[in-house]
Amino acid sequence: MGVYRTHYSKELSDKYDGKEVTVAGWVEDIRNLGSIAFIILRDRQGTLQITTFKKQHREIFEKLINLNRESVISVKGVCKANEKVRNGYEIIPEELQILSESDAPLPLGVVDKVKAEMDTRLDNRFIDLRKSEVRSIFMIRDVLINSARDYLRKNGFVEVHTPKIIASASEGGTNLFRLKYFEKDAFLAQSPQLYKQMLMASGLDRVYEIAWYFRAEEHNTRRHLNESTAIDIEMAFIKDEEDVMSVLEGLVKHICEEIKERCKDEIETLNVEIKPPEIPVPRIRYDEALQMLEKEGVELEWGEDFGSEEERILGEIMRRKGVDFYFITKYPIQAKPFYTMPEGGLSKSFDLCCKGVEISSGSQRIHDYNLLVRRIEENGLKPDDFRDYLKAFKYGMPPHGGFGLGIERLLMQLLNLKNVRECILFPRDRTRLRP
RNA sequence: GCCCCGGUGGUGUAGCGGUUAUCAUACGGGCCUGUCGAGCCCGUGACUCGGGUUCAAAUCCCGACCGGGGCGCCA
Repeated sequence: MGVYRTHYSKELSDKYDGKEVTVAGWVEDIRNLGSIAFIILRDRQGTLQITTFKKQHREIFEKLINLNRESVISVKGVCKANEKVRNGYEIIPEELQILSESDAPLPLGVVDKVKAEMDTRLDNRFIDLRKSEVRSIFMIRDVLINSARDYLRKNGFVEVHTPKIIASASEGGTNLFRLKYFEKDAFLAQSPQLYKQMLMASGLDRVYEIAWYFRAEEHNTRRHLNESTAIDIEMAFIKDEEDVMSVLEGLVKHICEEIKERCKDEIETLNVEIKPPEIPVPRIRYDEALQMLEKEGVELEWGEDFGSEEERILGEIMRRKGVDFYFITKYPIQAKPFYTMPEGGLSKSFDLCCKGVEISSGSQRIHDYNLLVRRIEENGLKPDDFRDYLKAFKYGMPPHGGFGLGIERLLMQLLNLKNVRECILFPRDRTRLRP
């Protein structure tokens, strides 16, 4: 037998009727009726049926019906069109190679009639991923990331990679994972914020980074991970945060369009609708958002950031207007990090929300050295801790801004998934460190 | 950091002081030439751990371990 596979399941068509093909994959199910048996074989694209008769090929028949489910095999045989088969074709096997025998029972059923819990699924993620609805999420994730790259490159952004092992607690706010760096203490980066800003003093003008970030927060919710990925951008010579927002909305629109176009099967498998946002996506000023919430009976003191409940209600209000994506802009300066450009008591900032969940936040940044030092102090932080960062503001720093977009959050909201852990292959959360 | 909730066969569950510990699915065996959630018959298989209360604990109490979710914070 020369090759293990000449065709994937979905490639079978009438032109192969009566022809010899070789297929390979996992044995999803064996239905043995005594003298005839049906083997459902699964590959990356779907499933196909192998039909074998005891009288015709006794040896192959016996081998096939005695396999454990999820064994890996390669079968050479004749493809036959047959309308009794679900996808229209069956393979009559003439040669069988058992490439890997599976143990039984499975720790997690691939097509069992009982649903497994997330914990069991994650403990056996490699099996979980054999399910088409699970695999679809990661096929879409691939398109999401690559379409983001397309879009950003076409718009003059340069891909960069900044350190994930850093010397000091960068932004304040979240807790960082501490680690030993030879004789020094170090931390895992919570975001590329300070580095991508420093790069604005380099003349690269537009940079983006797709990378991992680490947050040592002890939360245990369906929206949080301790290790997650993000698309970050930073751009110089902007007139205000609107320039950044238009990149973000264009990016999200492009991502949605690409997914819609290139992931039709996966979208169908997941039974979701991908609606690319209309540009410009609505801008809701923080003050307006407060009023909208007040009408719904939610009282919030001016200056407070929205909690998850408020975000959810705003999402509900927008959904009634048929809007999935919307910006919340002009937050009070105290609700935003120190590098955010102030504007009166407000800030040149924005959050992008999707269906009631914040998926991205950004702003115009402060590029004036003295103002930046003052804002660091006002936030109770020590300018000396930021000396490497601050230095970049002393020798020619153009006006700039950017955003961070959480990949898992975006994917979760696009696909209406209930748990962010669905969107990452091997999640790290409050309690999970393996596999 | 705070607050709720839960741990029963491989998987998912019922039971909530005295049961032969329920059911499904999976697994093993048998029958079956058109299955596609195949069907039918038979079988194997479980109370997280430690202490306590009680004549009696899966069941009540305490602790540990493991897990789920919410808040805060954020992506």
